[in-house]
Amino acid sequence: MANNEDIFKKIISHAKEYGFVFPSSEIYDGLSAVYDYGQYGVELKNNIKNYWWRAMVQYHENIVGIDSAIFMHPTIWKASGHVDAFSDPMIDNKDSKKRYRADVLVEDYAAKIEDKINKEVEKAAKRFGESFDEAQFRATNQRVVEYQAKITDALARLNKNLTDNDLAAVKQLIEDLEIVCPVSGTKNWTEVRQFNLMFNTQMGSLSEDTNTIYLRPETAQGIFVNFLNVQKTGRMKIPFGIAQIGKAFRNEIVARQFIFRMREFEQMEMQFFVRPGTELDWFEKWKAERLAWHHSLGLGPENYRFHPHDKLAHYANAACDIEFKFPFGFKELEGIHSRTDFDLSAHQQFSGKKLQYFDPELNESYVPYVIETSIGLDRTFLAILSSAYTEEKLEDGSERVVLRIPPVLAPIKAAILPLIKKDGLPEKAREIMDALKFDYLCQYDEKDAIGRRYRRQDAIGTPYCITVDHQTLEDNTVTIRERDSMLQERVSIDAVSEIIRKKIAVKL
RNA sequence: GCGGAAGUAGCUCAUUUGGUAGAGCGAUAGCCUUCCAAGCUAUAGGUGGCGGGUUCGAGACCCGUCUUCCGCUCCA
Repeated sequence: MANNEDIFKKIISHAKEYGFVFPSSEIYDGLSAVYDYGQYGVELKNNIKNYWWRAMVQYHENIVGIDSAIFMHPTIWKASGHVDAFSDPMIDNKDSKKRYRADVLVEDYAAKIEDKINKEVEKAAKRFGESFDEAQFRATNQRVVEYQAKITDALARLNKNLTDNDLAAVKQLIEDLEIVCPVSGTKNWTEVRQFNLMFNTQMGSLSEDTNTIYLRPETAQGIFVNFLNVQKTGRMKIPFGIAQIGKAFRNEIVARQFIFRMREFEQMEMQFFVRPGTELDWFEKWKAERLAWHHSLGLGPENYRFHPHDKLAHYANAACDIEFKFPFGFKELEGIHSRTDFDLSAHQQFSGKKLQYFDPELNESYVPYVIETSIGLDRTFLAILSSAYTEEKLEDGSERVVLRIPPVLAPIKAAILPLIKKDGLPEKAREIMDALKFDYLCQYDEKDAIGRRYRRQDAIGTPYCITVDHQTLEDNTVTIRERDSMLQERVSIDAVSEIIRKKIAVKL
């Protein structure tokens, strides 16, 4: 375990040293849980996006993409349930140092009293035998009525306080109910504080005239609110999908593990609209298809597994994660959810617009059901980076660090290297560079010994090194060195472009 | 937010009880070299996280503060 932690640290510092990922605002001491992508990081990231986009949009005739704005009408987040689900009143017990959701404490209190009522009912039922009338007992037994009143009163106050957003009153309620910390047993509570998991900002430059706007915590809603636009203008027929890649923002309470959990992150999502009743079939189909996509990257199938959700989110009737074996263990990489018609129905209700599809086969209209595939771009980046990072001991006893990034995703596809910096070799190498740079991203390097330059390219995951030597000047051939095997092959300059192009092609 | 650890050059680290900051690697320029790190020369790079205190003198001691890392709380 300590070893894995060690490797993870090395990966993080390698990512920084070689221009993949920098801590945000570093010269100002950093900004917690925010990272910037450097010159190679942005290439890798773009390549991942492109690989996903092609697999989803280009290879499926019935999936199209959009790019919706990050700012959206605030009511969207009420409809989606995020305004409620993302703002929790929290309270800490000063003695046990434990943190609780204030509303849950009150609800637990109510549940305890509910237990007492049930015990009273059970006792009475035993006492009265067959003639027991439970409803009458509940309505008339003095103790039960008192208990019930306490519950009703507590929950009513809680509800009112939360609606009014009156946190002081919530604390007062907890004190009035004499709720104690389950761990320390004391009533030594802090103030109730609101934890807003959504970021917000103001739209409208006049301060008295502003609206609170949320930074989206997921990209999906931008797809749902454009469902009709895309379906009608694209003449889409169910089943069909809408894909989107974009930033999302979550005010995580703690954010750790490098780019695995960031406050600002990027998702690659696809919402697939299906006929009600068929959603679980499509759920299974997309699970299989998405897993196949991951496997196609060649990081090793043993590094992936499904993790079915026991506890479903408020919008789902089935959910499953694809987990990847990161250096810190198996963690979620992609989520596949059967979101039912929750979102479209909610938006239909809140907007007053009919969000339905007329199905000519059934000759009826319905709100489509939705299967969502949502993959974390930054997590995919980390999965690739951490599985690519390799420290090797070579036969001659030397060591090298190599990033075995799948060639299709590698930031730099080829390096063009004159063997030595004289005898006209640099000029020849430049010619090749100038021709190849229109095909894919290349790098020219003439500084230092050839071996050192190979290692530099290994460290950033460049799959191919093209070396110009004296023989090149005689017969127009160069050597191509393959990163992982370090083997070289001599080929004609004219053939180089096509050889490498084939090796970096998308294959699914 | 709580507890623990740490902040010295781009990176890894040194600086023996307080005496005006150093190495290796890396970088840059050049030399040498016809194929896999560690050949030669030169150069650049640090207000020692920040602020205050003790002292003739603080990177070292004290206090505060910020940031990062590890653990806990949360994760729709």
